[in-house]
Amino acid sequence: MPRKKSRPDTGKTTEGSERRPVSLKELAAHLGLSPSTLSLVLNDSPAASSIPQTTKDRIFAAARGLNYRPHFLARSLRMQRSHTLGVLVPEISGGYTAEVMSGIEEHLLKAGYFYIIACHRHKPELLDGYPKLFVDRCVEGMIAVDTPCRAEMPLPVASVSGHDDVKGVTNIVLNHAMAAQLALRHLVDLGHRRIAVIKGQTFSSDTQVRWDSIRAAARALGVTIHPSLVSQLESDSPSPEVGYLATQKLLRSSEPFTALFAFNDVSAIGAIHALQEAGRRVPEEVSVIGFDDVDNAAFYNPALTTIRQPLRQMGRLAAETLLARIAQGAGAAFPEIVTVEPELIVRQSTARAQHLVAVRPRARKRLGSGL
Amino acid sequence: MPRKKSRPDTGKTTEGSERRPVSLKELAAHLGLSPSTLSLVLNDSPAASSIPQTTKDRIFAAARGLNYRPHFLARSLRMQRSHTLGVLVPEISGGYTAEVMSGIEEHLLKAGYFYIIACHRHKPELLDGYPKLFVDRCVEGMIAVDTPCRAEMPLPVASVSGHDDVKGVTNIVLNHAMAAQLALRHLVDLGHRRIAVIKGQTFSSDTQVRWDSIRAAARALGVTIHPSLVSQLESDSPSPEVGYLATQKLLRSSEPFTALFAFNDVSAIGAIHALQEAGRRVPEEVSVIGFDDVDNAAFYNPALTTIRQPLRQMGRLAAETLLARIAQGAGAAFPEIVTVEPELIVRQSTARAQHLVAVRPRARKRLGSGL
DNA sequence: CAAATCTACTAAATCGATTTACTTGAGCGC
DNA sequence: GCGCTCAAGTAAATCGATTTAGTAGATTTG
Repeated sequence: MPRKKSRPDTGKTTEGSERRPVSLKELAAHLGLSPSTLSLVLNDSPAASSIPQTTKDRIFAAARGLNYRPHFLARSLRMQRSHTLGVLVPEISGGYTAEVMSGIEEHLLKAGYFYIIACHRHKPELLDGYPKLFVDRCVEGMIAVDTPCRAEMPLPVASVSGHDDVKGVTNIVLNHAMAAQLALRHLVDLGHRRIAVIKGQTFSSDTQVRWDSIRAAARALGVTIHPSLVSQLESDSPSPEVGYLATQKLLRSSEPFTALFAFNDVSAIGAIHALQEAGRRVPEEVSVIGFDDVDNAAFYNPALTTIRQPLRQMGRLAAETLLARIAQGAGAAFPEIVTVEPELIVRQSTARAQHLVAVRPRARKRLGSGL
Repeated sequence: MPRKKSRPDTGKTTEGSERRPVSLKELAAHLGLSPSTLSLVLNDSPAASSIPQTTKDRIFAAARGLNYRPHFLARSLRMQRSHTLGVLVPEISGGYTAEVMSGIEEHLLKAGYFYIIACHRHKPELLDGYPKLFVDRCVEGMIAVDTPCRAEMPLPVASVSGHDDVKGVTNIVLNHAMAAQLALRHLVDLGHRRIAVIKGQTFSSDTQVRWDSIRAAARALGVTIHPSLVSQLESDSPSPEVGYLATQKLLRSSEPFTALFAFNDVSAIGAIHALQEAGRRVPEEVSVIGFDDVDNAAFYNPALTTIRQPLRQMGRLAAETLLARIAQGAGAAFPEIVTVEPELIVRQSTARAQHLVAVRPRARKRLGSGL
């Protein structure tokens, strides 16, 4: 492509933004000054203190007039700062991730940062490879969303819903103990004692903590969770079908239950499907409680009772702490854990237990026998 | 921060990947060759043809051994290629966008490209500003998703569901005529004649085309759409509530209807809510058909009949055509429109019309009188 | 044997900024 | 009038690559 060295310097074309950008050198030539001077002035460097205001004004005016835009790559190379983060997620679609990303972007772009994104889809080679690609791309930090961080990274990392204890990683986590308590207490208050649980997929980073918290909360409330009332999400799919299948498994067991605590809203929706298909009305016969409070949980039919995770806020916090860490430099101390609080959202998928009498165990006395 | 010029050259640390990356110059020094030679060899340049294979092997071995990674910013600056695209979307959350992005990323990362993302949230200043920021960031092209492109850009643009006729933009669009036909014919085949329509928000780029297509299809089928059976999504929110409100408006009109064609699945869900709340059963009394076929449309209650847009494919096509255009250079011809086909997905939210007799107009004779 | 051709490289310019270390001339004190 | 400081800038190095134009020595060719 032929580049014209000089083009008619009309100062005003019909389209103001049409012409290709002016370089600092060209701008300097235009002004009869050196690039150094312009750089000092335009960046308001202390070394520009001796430049008289009139010259500064000339420079600013010319920069504005010729629409000078500093070349991002050149500047980044020189400053060794890309103003870019890498965000690693399992999958973009499916509510959860998108919500977190939304919080991330809200904060980042305000601060003049962009981010590049990669989905690992739980494939080990991508889980390893993308962080390296990010480093190769000169990102200044990485945010991992619902993604295991095993290897230590040469740059600051924030992990949303990460529970690995790796050096250099700030974990943004929900208060899971509280979440489990809120959910179970809600069910117990409604009279439920035979509570089924759907655990998350093994690859989901919250699965283990959540399950531990549920067991702890159950113990504290004097409820036993029968082993055959525990199911688990198996396949990797953003569809409610996974929860549907897990619930069918529960239904095949002979063990009766009046309430179901699903790993997330999507699987709760699948669960309700399975229950209704099996002729069990929700919430009249079985209460179902979800997790996350995704966008349309409120509009599902029945509207989902759920534990809200402040996903957007978690994304924002990840972005905030990461930028703060970057601004402070590698040496400084930083929080290893940032905790956010869950909220119980009561809607229509949970109701008072019906067959309380038949089921009620001598609750407070048989602690932890089931598990 | 103090920079050490030389660090202990141990050659092997405990962790192979711990040390900071080696530059080409360092690698060259290590080998007793010049950076030029290494560059030619490593990039397999034709100019390296005279370098004997033994030397090449030495170079490759050293690069591998010292874990040489070319500096992204330096290379990009020199080559004037950032291998980065910009993606502009209204909002990240809410199914539609995430699905498209998923298709984009699938293709892009395979091709060695990354993308940065920005959400304009329909704010005019961001709609103007972000494309400029993208250019400042040296992206090689831009993908706009469900976003108006009014201004001509100095780089290739692909627009998913864009309908603006702007120079340099490839529009990836659904065959809307077909989509409207599929939906209306389905309803008409079920015996529906009094069909309500919920139009999209004015800012949504599909709103106008879709509405035009619906009117055309209705005319072709000999159905009139009564003006008071047309409602419109108003506020900017990813929640089904918007459709809920639009439907309430329809219900307040005295005009009866037995079917409702919603602008998208999310609003269809809100619509069903409003209908049920008003005591009208879906699909027994009112059939509802959505649009998009988002992830959990199948699992809604009742499962949504809808028109599927191949969103992921549209994202992939946008990425593909854009990369092809970039590879060809600015001069080459490129497709201005790429069309994809919709698909009717029949589920449980539509059913045969009940009160056919009272309603049937002398269909084929009163063409277009209503609108 | 001189010229031409190869082989195996390298020097230096370039991409577009930033930044440190000068320079040059003027004013000022003594 | 000598040295000093200050004002107003500039030259040159640098970031880490890529790429064009050479170069020095060996080998072939006429």
